[in-house]
Amino acid sequence: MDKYTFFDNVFDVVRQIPFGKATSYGAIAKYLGSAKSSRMVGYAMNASHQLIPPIPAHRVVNRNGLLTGKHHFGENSMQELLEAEGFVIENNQIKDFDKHFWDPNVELAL
DNA sequence: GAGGTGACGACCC
DNA sequence: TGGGTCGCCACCT
Repeated sequence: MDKYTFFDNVFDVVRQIPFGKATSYGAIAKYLGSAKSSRMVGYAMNASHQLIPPIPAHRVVNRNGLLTGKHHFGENSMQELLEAEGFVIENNQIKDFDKHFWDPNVELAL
């Protein structure tokens, strides 16, 4: 059996993010039981590009709703993907992020 | 095998 | 209030 690491759990959570919603690295990390492992969540996203199926990493942004990882997607891809889902991006940041915020700690009712 | 790095976040001063 | 540092754990060299 493949041993599921923190890394793998991140992918699992991200795949459950519903359309039109977004969450933060820290929220996922906290859901997984390691709030301080937010760095790992972001790093996991780095590997998401080679995963099948491609996980909606664009729905994962930092605590401020800032598109910190847009450079890893491509300058425009991340923002356009989010806008296509109804998000309003302003200055590389999700406007009213808290309204679109999807908290795995609540939605997945750990 | 060991050390450095990294899409962040929280704490400390 | 703002800047600096630590922590976390998997991946790369």
